[in-house]
Amino acid sequence: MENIQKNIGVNLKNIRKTRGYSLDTTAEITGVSKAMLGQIERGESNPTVTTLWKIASGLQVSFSSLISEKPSDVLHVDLTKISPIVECNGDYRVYPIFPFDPRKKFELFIVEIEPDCQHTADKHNDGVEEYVTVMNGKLDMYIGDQQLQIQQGNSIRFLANKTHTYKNSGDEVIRLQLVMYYP
Amino acid sequence: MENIQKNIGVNLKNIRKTRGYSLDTTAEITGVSKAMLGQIERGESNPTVTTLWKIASGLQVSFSSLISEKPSDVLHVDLTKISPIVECNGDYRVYPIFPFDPRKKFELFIVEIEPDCQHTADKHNDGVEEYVTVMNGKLDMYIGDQQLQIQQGNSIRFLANKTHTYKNSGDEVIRLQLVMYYP
DNA sequence: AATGATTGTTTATTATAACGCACATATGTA
DNA sequence: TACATATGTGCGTTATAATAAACAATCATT
Repeated sequence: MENIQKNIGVNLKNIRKTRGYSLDTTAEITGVSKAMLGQIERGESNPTVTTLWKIASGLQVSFSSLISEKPSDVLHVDLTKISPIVECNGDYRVYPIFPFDPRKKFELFIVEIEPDCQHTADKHNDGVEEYVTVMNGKLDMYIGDQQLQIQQGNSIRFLANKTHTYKNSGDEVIRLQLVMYYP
Repeated sequence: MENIQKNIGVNLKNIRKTRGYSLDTTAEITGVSKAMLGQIERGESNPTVTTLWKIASGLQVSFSSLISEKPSDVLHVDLTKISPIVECNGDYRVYPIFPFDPRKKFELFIVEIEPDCQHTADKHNDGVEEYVTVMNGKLDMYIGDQQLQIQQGNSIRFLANKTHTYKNSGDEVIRLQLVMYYP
């Protein structure tokens, strides 16, 4: 979906026309000048969020009704297309698979840890949970004062309100799935 | 959801922080200056749609991830709160119950027709269908060259690509439900 | 401490979104 | 025909979004 301006324009015009509103009445309802409304419909303007908000609010439609983003039912994510967040000189790589979405309450990562690499994460807010599943390798973890080892194929869930360390003591790369949950 | 600017700010900062990006790198990825990004995060700016688009696109998140509109699972609509589209000197009133949404392919109205009132609608585009259910009164309709009468409780579906007329020949107000479908 | 690198903020300038008003073009009314 | 009302568009002005560059604050390493 390229060129939102054009998109918003046709959407707005559709909504307005199907209701039989004129630019004048629409301007009155929304509090946006009719000149601006006309320009937006023609794709000649680049509205700000507050303007869009006034329009959506006045017309009693949702924001995305104006944006019209296609809610692709199925989303295929290619790991090689994702640029990871790297630490540990590139030996600790975090791939955001399904990034943070405020509507959802979680996000999903794939993490790769090279041998002899160790990463310590600061404690997160109370209630934040991590769900870790080790897919390849053997993972050493230090959570608060606990120490434990997760074998390949096993999983762990823990409250992340304390500093926690991921460590690869083996000789092969560790790949793990990480689900982060925010309350 | 009041004050979108603030909302967008915290959303953007959340996404950026959870990925460990700095303003600089975010600016590089999105093509939006880091000064602007900072102001948006602090709610001090009122971004345009293209700016939001660049951010969403660069960060590979959906538009509504930034907007964060909570998709209220259940929506209660109060008819008395809806200002109708009136014609026929106020004797023909159309209440948009679930207004046009490009993602959906239909919209829903309640229509009230006072006695002795008649309304003729222009033909719509090919493929557009109307679903009419009469809830109160007795409705006379003229669709193309057809003429018919719909009793209380009955329904009708027709292709709206020809002019069609709604008429109240009785002595009580007609209330009907109208579903408009766009192909 | 001193240096350097990286972070986010502030400032000055440019580009343009938004407004109000005037204009033009219908569409109907006496 | 002339008049009236309502439609959408164009124009000049003002407010402000967006940028680039300078600045300040934080942290790391020597």
